[in-house]
Amino acid sequence: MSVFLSTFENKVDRKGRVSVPSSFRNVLSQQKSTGIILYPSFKHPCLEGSGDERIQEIASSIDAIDVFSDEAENLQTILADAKQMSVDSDGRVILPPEFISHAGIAEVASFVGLGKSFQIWSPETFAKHREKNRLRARQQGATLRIVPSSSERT
Amino acid sequence: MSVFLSTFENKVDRKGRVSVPSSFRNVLSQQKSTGIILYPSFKHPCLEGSGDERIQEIASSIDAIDVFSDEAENLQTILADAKQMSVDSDGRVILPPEFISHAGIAEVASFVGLGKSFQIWSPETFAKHREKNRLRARQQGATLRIVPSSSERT
DNA sequence: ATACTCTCCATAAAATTCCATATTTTATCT
DNA sequence: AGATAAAATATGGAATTTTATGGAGAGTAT
Repeated sequence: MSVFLSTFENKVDRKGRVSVPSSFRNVLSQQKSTGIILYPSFKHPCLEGSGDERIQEIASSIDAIDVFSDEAENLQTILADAKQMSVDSDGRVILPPEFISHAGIAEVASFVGLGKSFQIWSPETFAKHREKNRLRARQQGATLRIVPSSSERT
Repeated sequence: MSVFLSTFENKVDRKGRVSVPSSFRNVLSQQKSTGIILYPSFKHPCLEGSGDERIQEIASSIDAIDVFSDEAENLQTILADAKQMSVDSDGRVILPPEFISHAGIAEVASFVGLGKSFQIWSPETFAKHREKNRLRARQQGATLRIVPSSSERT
């Protein structure tokens, strides 16, 4: 499996440790570097996470837009706030205190798979966010158009 | 046979296990990866299923649009709710509890072939849905194209 | 030393694999 | 064609493995 998928709730212990879902670890282990990178979302009260490869792409994308634009500077804050985390031998990461407070996480953290990346939320906050999104997705149904890959057609 | 066709009712045991109809397994076994993905339908109280290549397409589709747009979030909702399931050596999948309750499934699950994808329903719920669809099809006549039948069987 | 981080171990829960059997479908023989 | 054998499918339960999670100890830097 090669994409981050589904949602998992794991406990955060006193030391800020939390297990990365095993299916996420599998995705990460298929990449060149198995590290995981986290940064606070500027759009939502949650953390964005991905493997190294994704960060490379983001960096390149930022480079592609006007270097001195506000937009570029906004996006550059992603890189500035990002942290490389290590996954310990038991498959856990440590969430830094400032990340925990940004996401309003207490006892439990929700890992949400988004394909090439994932997010980490407080379960309660995510539940509201999810409801809002599902409602909108239903209303905007037409926007759920799948781009067929070259191998297959709809 | 290369498309999901017809409807099958199979029993769900205490652990949420249910046999995937063998003709569906045949379709899956022709794909590169034989896994299946399931996610709750936006529109109906049922589960959407397909081969796991489809999830790659969705992930790529997201990448093709602005990563922080509403549209991307709509699509990401699918990924966040989707689960990759493996078909065990006896040809069964496990329906996770939250999926079972979304579809209102109890003892029996109906696998409904839709060509490139399929759905899983509670038989009773599906019967009503089917009736409603038939009625509407009769009223709107021309809008319904029937999939050629009887060319293939299990 | 003290606080902090990282590694290692123990255990409970959950997921996965394996085995057994009943039922159905398909093939074979006369 | 009918009967019977063989194969495939569906389904229940048990055994094994993996994962999640709490805590103890070893090493570092302040």
